[in-house]
Amino acid sequence: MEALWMGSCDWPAAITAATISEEEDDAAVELRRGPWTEDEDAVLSNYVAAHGEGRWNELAVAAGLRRTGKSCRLRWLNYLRPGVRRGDFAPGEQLLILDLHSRWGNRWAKIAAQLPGRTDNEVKNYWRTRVQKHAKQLGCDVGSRRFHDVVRHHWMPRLVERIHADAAAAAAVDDVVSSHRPATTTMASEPSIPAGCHAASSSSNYGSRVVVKPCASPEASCVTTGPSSSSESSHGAHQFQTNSPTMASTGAAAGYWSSTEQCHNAGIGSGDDMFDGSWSELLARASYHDEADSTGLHDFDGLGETVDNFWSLDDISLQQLC
DNA sequence: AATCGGCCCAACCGCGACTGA
DNA sequence: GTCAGTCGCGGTTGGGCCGAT
Repeated sequence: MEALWMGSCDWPAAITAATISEEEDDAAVELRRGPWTEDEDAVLSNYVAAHGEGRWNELAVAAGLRRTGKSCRLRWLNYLRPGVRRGDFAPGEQLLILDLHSRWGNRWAKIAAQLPGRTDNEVKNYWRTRVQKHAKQLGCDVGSRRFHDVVRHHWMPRLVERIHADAAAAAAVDDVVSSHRPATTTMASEPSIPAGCHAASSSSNYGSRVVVKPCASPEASCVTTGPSSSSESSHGAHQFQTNSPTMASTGAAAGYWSSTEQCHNAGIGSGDDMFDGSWSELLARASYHDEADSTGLHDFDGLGETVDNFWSLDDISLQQLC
């Protein structure tokens, strides 16, 4: 990021020459705090567009914003930056968050890096408001074994189920559409999908353009989808990007399954993972009927919550499975 | 209609890491 | 090696929104 900024640096001499500490900045002008106005957003956006990111303290002064550099950086990264996606997390994104948090803990920036367009702040807020809420409803801690079991045996399978259902519905719609489309057009519009990404291939039937690109973090190789080459699958991670928000998340999850399976087959990435079962196993559980009963996790008596109450999330339909 | 309480999210704060002088 | 400046991350909070009473 810094390198990018340095490349397009065009600061006024007076600003670049000066060393502006945060303390001096505070003393020089009364800094604004609280919500950003549209005017401030426009000033910041225009300035970053013209001069690039980085050197936030200097940027704040040079742009005439009465904000700290920190505030400018936060506003840009979490709100104004192109590509930032907002709104509810799709099932695929939720699935990724649940699993990545089990691997990495509260490494929000690292987790967010695997979710294109999402910020660490959004992921963090999702965890605190949604996930922790359910732990609270169960009367247990998010770090407890019980909650881990609930996530693993109930929540995640339901998310997988939901993703499958969405993909199937979309494929059905596409079948109708494609039946009215010349064959040559169909072939020309098919995106290139790695051989291992079977689920992503079905997702491509949405008609959205799905692009697979190398992921920067090798550590994420078991989280994002890998290429068909087994030699690359354990080192060169990939992630889906798409021009459709819905597809971005669904595609990410779809790739996730196949790659995790690949990683599992290679014996990688299951060491300290609480979801230490294979994803093929988890996928199998997604279509179970009696699995929950066998775990005993339906027995929430005494918690003041019925099963239906707990799984009343729109995207987790217990009725659908039991 | 008014009030209350919980939820959610944007923004702030504190701290550690990094970098350059 | 030290120190100041800056950045980035994770934790926390203030306030708006909305449903319940």
